[in-house]
Formats: sequence, C-alpha cells, structure tokens
Amino acid sequence: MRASQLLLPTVKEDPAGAEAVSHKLMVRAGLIRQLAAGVYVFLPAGWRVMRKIEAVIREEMEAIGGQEMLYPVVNPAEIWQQSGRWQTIGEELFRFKDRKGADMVLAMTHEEVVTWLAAREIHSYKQLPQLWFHIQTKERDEARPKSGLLRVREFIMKDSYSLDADFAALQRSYDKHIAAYDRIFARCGVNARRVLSDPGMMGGGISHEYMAPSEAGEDEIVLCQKCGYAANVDLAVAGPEPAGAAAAVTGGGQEGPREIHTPGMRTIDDVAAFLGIEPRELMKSLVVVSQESGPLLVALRGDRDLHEGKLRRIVGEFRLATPDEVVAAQGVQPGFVGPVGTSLPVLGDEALRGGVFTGGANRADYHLAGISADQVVGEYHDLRLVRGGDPCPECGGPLAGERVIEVGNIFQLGTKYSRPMGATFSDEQGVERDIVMGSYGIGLERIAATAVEQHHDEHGICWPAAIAPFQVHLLVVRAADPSQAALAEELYATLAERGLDVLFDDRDLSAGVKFKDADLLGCPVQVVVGKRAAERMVELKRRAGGDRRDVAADDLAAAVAAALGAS
RNA sequence: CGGGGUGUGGCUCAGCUUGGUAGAGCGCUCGGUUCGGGACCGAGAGGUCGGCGGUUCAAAUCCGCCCACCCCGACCA
Repeated sequence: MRASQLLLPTVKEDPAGAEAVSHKLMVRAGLIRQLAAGVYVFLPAGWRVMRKIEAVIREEMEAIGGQEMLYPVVNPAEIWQQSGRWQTIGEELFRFKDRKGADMVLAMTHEEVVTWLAAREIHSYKQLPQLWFHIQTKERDEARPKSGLLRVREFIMKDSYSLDADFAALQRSYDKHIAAYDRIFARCGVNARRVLSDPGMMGGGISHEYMAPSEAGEDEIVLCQKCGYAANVDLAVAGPEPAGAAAAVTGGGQEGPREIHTPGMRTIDDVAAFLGIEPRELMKSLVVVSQESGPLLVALRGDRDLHEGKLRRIVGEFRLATPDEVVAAQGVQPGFVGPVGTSLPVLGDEALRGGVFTGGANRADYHLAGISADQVVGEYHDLRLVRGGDPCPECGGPLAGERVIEVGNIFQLGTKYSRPMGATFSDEQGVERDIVMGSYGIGLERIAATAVEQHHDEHGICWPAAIAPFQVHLLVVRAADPSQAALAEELYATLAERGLDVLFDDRDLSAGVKFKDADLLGCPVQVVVGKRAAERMVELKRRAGGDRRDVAADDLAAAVAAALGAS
C-alpha cells in the first residue's frame, strides 16, 4: 500500500475529551473516527488491525473445531421473550418496531438465535457436540460509552457457542476454549489473565473473564500471589480478617457507649480527622430500603465499602434510603446514624465482628464511642468489597488489586437457554434431554485498544507484529531524489514479493512528517531509504525499543523477517 | 438516571464575566525557498458562533427550553 493513496489522516493534537491513551493514539494515528457516542468508523489502517485480529481468532477457533456461520443482528422479540431476557435486560437492549408494529431487537449477543437454531436442527446425541461461532457486530445501548474503543455501543465480537449432551462434555468444550483463548491473546500480544467472574446477565454457573492489566481498565480484580486465586472484585469473597483487626477501641468498651460531640461531622473522613482516629476505628451505618423487607441498617467498618451485589443476594433488590427516609426511620439526618437503639434490623459485615467502634449516635452532631459490634449487629455477613491487601479467601495470603480491561469471557450456560426455548435431543436411551450450552466471547476492538494501552510510548503505538496494520513501514526520506526513489520502489516490490504487508510512504513531504507518522502508526519494523541509497544501504528500525541499524538493500528481506520474528 | 462541564472555520482552542462589524495555532489552496525527526516566506480560501425562542436599538456574549458530546457516579460483560 502506498501512503500517497491511503486515507491515513494523522493529527497532531489529541481529540477533545479523550482520556485513555488508546483513544488518543488511535484517533491521532488515523485509525478511527467517532460518529456518535460509543460509535466509531474504522478507517483503512484501523480496519486492517481489526481484520488481523479477526484472522487470528478465526484460526484458533477453527483449530478447536469451531464452525463459522453468521447470525443476524435484527432479531424478532419472540425469541428474547422466550429466553426471558426481553424482560430481564433493561435499556441496554436496543428495541424497535418494524413497519407492521412487531417488536424487534438488535442483538447484543446471540444465545437466543443459537438456541433457536439448535432447537430446530439438533435432534440426536449423535449430532453432539457442536461448536458454532460467528464474528459479528453487536449492539448495546451502553449507559455511558467512554474511553474510545474500550466501551462502545456498537462493536464486533467473536462469540462461540458449545452444544453438549451433558456437563462433563460442556467442561471439555470449556477447556478447549480456555486453550484457544490463551493462544489468541498471546498471538495478539495482549497480556490477559483468566479470573473467576460473576455470570451476571448471561446466567448459568461457572464463568471466567479474561482480564488485561491496564490503567484504562474499568474493572478491578484481586489476585493472590501465593495460591493463584484471582477474581473480579464483583465476585471476590472476602477472606477472614486477621484476629484483632476489628478490635481498635476509642473509649471504653466495657462500660458501654459514651457520647462525643461531633458538630457537623457527617462523613467517615470528617469524623476520623476530628477525633484523630483512623477510619477503620469507625462504624459506617447505611440505611437501605429492601423491596421485600423494608428499611434495614447495614453496618460496615469505616474503611470498607459495601458490595451491593453481596447485599442483594441476602436481602433482594434494595436501594439506599433517601435523607427523608433516614430521618423517618432513625430520627436523625444521614451522617449521625448508628446502630445503638435503632428499631431497624442490623446487618453487619464480618470485619466488624468482635470489635469496638465509634459510630453515629442517632442524635444530631453526636457520635458514640465504645460501640460493641457484637451487641448491636443482628446478623453478620460478607458484605464488603474486597480490595488489594485483603487476605485471600482460599489461602489467607495477601491479595493484590489490579485495574483491568475485560477482553473476553466464557460462560457455562448449562440449560438456561435450552430449557425455556425447547432445545432438546434424544439420548442413547431415546430420552429427551436439554442441550447443555456454553457461550464464549471476545471483543475485537477491546483487543485492539488493549494492545495499544499495553504497547505504546511517547511517540505513538508499538503494535504487536501479528495485529499491526502493516508489518513494515517503508519510507523514503526524499521522494524527489531519483536514487532514493528508485531504491525505495525496488525494495517495496521485493518486500511485497516476500508476502510482507508493506506500507510505502512515497509522499513528497519533509522527512520529519514521515518519521512522526511512522512512529504514531506503530508498525513493528520501519525501513528508511535515505542518504546512503546510492550505496544501496538502508536503515532498519524496530519500532518497539527503537534500535536501528544500517542494512544492505540486498539483505533487507532477511533482516526484516528476522526483526519481525523478534517483535 | 443523578451531579458537573463543553458546544465558535476541517482539527485544537481564545473571545462570553462587563452586549457594539468573529480571532489564533495547526490543517487546506497557490507561488517561492527548503529537505534525516511534525520547515520557512508571501498570497489566499474557509465560520447562519449546536438548535429554537426571548430580552435589547444591537446577542457568540444575557435569559429560557431543547439537542449533542465529555467527565464523575449509578448501571453493565
């Protein structure tokens, strides 16, 4: 490809509002343009990256027996009603009516279509297992698109679906995907690890997410260096607090609580600073309203945050009480709420057990010191969000926290979809049974963006070789110089003959512009035809690391191949 | 959905507080000089100031409503 004929609109300035490095660089390098919030156009070079990622994924899916097909984006509402997701998914699902007034949806994933297909075409155990996949646009009306390609409303996903006769077979399909995913991420140069996840809207049993460490990530995981436990904090179980961790004391615990004047001190930080104690010595009291059981008081140690999912599993749907409701229930404004003397049921986090704390006095401008958790908490549960530094729930070792980008996920769906949608088969005994399913996703733009997040420097992107828009960026310093131009043309032809993807910057521009563009775009190997063209010498530079050396033109193809192998 | 912010040539932004003939840098076009790290000189083109309504002799500027986009939170795989 000749740069003179390629739409590669690089820009000097960061796009307005961009925060994530990958967002800035992908726009600046001329790979993408934003059409609407969370909706992007892929320009030629950007699309080349996507197609290379797609090719890697396709190869690895075929290698484990995947059969590629294509499912429609436009779905009739019926199948989504059958699976139940028409009801359970909220505004994230794009819905519309066709001209006849029939409800339709834009698919955000394809369990429904796959199960519909399976229900029609799979009848016998002899047809199992099946492994189906497709690579297609997905539509999700994200509440808050952000960070360039990291969180969008329209994106391309490889999703595969396994159909098996039983759970043992599902586990085999699952394991095949694990192996394939490890290879896919490795080949794409993305550092990602598999962690336990919360199945969320996909439903079903075991699931894992592939998480790529990055500051730009929106998720957080904890991992144990000692035993390898790794989980999304959405799911992570809190390990037991070390003995005595809760036992900090302010004021005597024996003789009971004692009032302290704390005028206007409403937040944990305010109170701690005012009293000269640590947040962990405080008890945080939240009033929540459960749909089923009404108002409740939830108590946590002052330095801990509530994990809403954990509370939801215990009390069902709930919301934080409004200030008016707090006053109605506790007789005091938020900020001075406490468990002593409350009429509400009190749920306490395990980290409070056995400790003595300072908490709200249920009286404006007063707190109580010396509250014994065991005397006020009705039930203890694991309610806190796990964070780095906590003990591992498996082995007690310290957990490290890490921000990550979710680049893929795998779910053991079981019969969650096959049962309601009637996808069954006859087993060896002629007994009709539900197909056991799994679903497996990988987001292509997330791989692209993550690769940029993980591989860049102050000059631009440093693409992993397998997914770079071009393998080689060939540029002539002076296109107007006949000997330089002639040698560059010759090398362009030679490299292309070797089957290499070459971007040839033949533009008659000042050298600086071309160097800057090449670094921004980030192809793994750069070849510079310059001053020494007459001697048939060129410069070879590896983008990552920046090492450069002179190479004889006749040895270039071999040198490029070697450099690519090392990238 | 709650809170905050922004919308001015293609891009990044200034101008708005205190109303009075719309600016800069980059990019683009033409001419010339340059030519190994986003060159220089000269000459140009290009904007109903997000939209609608209001106040005013006069609105980019003040007021109201709407729209879009960004950030924080909620939500989410």
